[in-house]
Amino acid sequence: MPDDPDRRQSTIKDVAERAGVSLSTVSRVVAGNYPVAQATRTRVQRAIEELNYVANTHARALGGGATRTVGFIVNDVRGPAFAEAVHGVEQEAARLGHICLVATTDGDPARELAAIRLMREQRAAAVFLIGGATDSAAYRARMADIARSLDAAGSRLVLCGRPPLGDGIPATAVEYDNEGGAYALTGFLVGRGHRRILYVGGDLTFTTTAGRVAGFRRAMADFGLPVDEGLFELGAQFTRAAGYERVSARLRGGRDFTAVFAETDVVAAGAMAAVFDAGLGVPEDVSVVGYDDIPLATDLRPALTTVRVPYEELGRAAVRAALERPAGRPEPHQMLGTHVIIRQSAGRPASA
Amino acid sequence: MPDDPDRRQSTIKDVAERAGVSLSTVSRVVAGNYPVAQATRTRVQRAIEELNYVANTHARALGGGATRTVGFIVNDVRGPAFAEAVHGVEQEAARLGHICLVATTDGDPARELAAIRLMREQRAAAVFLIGGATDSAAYRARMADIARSLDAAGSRLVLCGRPPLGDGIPATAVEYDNEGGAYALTGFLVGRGHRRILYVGGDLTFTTTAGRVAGFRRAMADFGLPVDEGLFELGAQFTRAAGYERVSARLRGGRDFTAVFAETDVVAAGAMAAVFDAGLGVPEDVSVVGYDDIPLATDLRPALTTVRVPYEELGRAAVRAALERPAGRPEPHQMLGTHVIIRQSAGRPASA
DNA sequence: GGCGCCAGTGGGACCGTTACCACTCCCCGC
DNA sequence: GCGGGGAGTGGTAACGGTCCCACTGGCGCC
Repeated sequence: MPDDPDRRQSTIKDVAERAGVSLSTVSRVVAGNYPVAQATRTRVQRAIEELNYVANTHARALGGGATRTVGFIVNDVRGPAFAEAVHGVEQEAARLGHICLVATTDGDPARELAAIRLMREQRAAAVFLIGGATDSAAYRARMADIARSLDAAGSRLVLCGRPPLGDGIPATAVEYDNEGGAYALTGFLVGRGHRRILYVGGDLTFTTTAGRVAGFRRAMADFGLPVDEGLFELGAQFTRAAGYERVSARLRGGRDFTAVFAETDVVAAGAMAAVFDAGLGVPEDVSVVGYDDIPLATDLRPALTTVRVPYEELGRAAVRAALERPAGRPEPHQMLGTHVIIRQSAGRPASA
Repeated sequence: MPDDPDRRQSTIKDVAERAGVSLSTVSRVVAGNYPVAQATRTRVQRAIEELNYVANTHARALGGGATRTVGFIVNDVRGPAFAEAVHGVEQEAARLGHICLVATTDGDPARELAAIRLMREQRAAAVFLIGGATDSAAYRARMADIARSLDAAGSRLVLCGRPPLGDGIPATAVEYDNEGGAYALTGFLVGRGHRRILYVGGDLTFTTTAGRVAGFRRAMADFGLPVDEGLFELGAQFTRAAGYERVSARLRGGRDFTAVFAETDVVAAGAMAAVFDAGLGVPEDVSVVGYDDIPLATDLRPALTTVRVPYEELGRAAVRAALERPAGRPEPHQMLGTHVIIRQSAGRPASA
C-alpha cells in the first residue's frame, strides 16, 4: 500500500465500471427519481456500498447550479442570543436539506465583507446576516451592492435582526420588535413607579440600540415623564464587564436613579453585580431589567425581568423566507413580536 | 431585462474576454503567484472589478483537490461550553484560510452519521466531532470506519473532547482531562470536610461522564473515604431542569449529603435552585460545585466553584492538529489540562 | 401488421477552474 | 550571429457530476 498523499474518493465512474452500467445510469440511481430497472438499481447500489462512494457536491454544484448550501454570518457564536438564532437557522436549513456555512466577525465590518465574499465563492443559496449592525450611509450602500450581487447570482441576502434596506433592494429582512419591546418594558418600570431610569446600552448608530432607545423614549413621553439626557450610558460593549463598570461608576457618582434598563441580559448581569458590590439590593434599592431572555436570566438571583425575543424563531423564519419563497419573488419583510417576562429583579422604588 | 430565474455569476471566461487575455492569464492573476506583466495584471483586475467576478469554489475544488473547507459537528451550539469550542474551531480555521461547515445532532448518533456524510460530500479537509459520545463497541467500529473512509479521501477525523479510537485508526483526538479535573475538584470538597457527596450526572456510557465519575471515585479512594453507591444520580440530561429535579427529589427524600458534585455548570445551576427552593442555603447547608466554568458560573449567587476547561483552546488545538500537521503523519493525541476555580458555592459542612 | 410510444439505457456536451505543456519574444553570453 | 533560457502568455485536458438527446426493444392499438 503506497502512501500516495493525493488519494482519491471513488467516483461515479468507478461505480459504473464495477456495476457494468453507464455513468448516466449511476447518476440516475443516486438521484433516485428516474426510471431504472429494479435489477440494475440493486446492482448499482451494491457497487456504491462496496466502493464506499459518496457524491461530490462540487461537481454537482458546477453542473447543476443550485447549491443546497446556505451561509450565516454572526458576530460571535458565544453570545447566547446569537446562539439561539444560529440554532434556528441551522435546524430549519437542515430540514430543507441544506447545509450551513458559518463565519464570525466580532462586529468588524471588514470581516463581515470578507465572510460574504467567501459565501459568494461557495455559491451559497442564501446568506444570513445575524444581529444588529452599525448603520450609516456607507453601510447601506455596501449592503445594497451586496444584495444586488447576490441577487444577480441567483442567491439571496437575508438580514436577521436588522432593518430592511429599502424598496428595490433585493434583500429580505426578518426583524423582531426592538422598539415595541423596549416600550413595553419601560412602561412596566414606569407602572411600578420608576421615574428616573438609567439606560445602559451600545452606540446609537447600532440598529439594535437605536430601536430600543427609541422605544424607551416613546414610553417616557407617552407617560408624560421627562427624559434626563444625563441618564444614558451609551457606547458600552454588550458584555458583563461593561455593564458592571458603567453601573459601578454611576453608583460611585451618587445614585440618582431607581432602575437600570440594561440593553441586554448579559449587561444586566453585570449591572446587578455592580449594585450588589455597592452594598445595595436588587430590587429593593435598584431595579434592574434586561433584554433578550437568555437562559441566564432565570438563573440570576433575583431572576431577571426582561423581554423575550424569539431568536430561534427569527432564524427559522429567515430560512423559510429565503428558501421556501416561491419563484415569483415577493419581498417579505417580517417583524416578530416580543413580550415582557416579569420576574423578580424589578420592584417599586423606595420613594413610591 | 428578462427575469430569468437561473442567472449566472460572471466567470473567468467573461473576465478574459473583457480584458482581452486568455483564461490562463486570468487564473494566474487571481491566484496571484505566477509571472504576469504588471500592465496585464492591472487590466485583468479592472475587468474583475467591473464584472464583479468572484471565483467559484466548486470549480476550484473539482480541479485542484484541496477544499479549504472544514466541518464541525456538535450536539447543540446553544450549550455555552460547546459554543466556546466552536468559536475556537472557527477562529483557528479562519486564520488558516478555511471556512467552516456546521451541523448539529442533538446527541443523536443517526444525525451524527448523516452530518458526517454531508461533510464527506463537501469533501471537507477535516471533520471535527465536538463533545462526548455514548461509547460502545458499535460506536467504535462505526467511527473507525468513518476515520478510514475519511483518511482514504485525504481528509481527517478529529475527536474533540472524546477519547482516541485506538492505534492504527487514522483519527486524531484532542481531549481535556475529565478524570483529573474531577479528581481535583473532589479533593477540594474532601479537603473542606465533605464526606458524603451527591454526584449528579449523565449516563456512564457517555465518555465525559465516565471520565468524571472515575476521577471522583479515585479521589474518594485516595482520601480513604467510602463511596456510597446510593449517592449517584446518573442518567440525567445536562440541563438546568434535570439538575433541579434530581436534587429536589433527593432533598425531599431526606438530606443525606453535604455537597453536590454537578457534572456541568448548567446542571449545577439547577441544583442550586433546588437547594434554595427547599429553603436551604448554599454553601451553608449544601455545597454545590460544577464543571466547565462557563460564563454563568460567575453570575450565579453564590458564584460557582467549578473546573475550568479550556474549550476554546480545545477547538484551536484540534484545528491545528488537523490542518498544520506536516505531510508525514504522526498521530498526535493531545490532553489539555484543567484546574479548579474556587468561588463561593462550596464551604465547610455544618458538621465539620 | 405496421406504427407510435415508452421504459430503460448509453453517449456525449457542459459547468468553471487549474495544471501542464507549448509557444513566442527578447535578452544575454560566447 | 547564434544558441539558450526565462518571462509572459495561450491552448487544452482533466476534475466529477447532471442533463439532454438518441437509441433499442417490447407492447398496445388501430
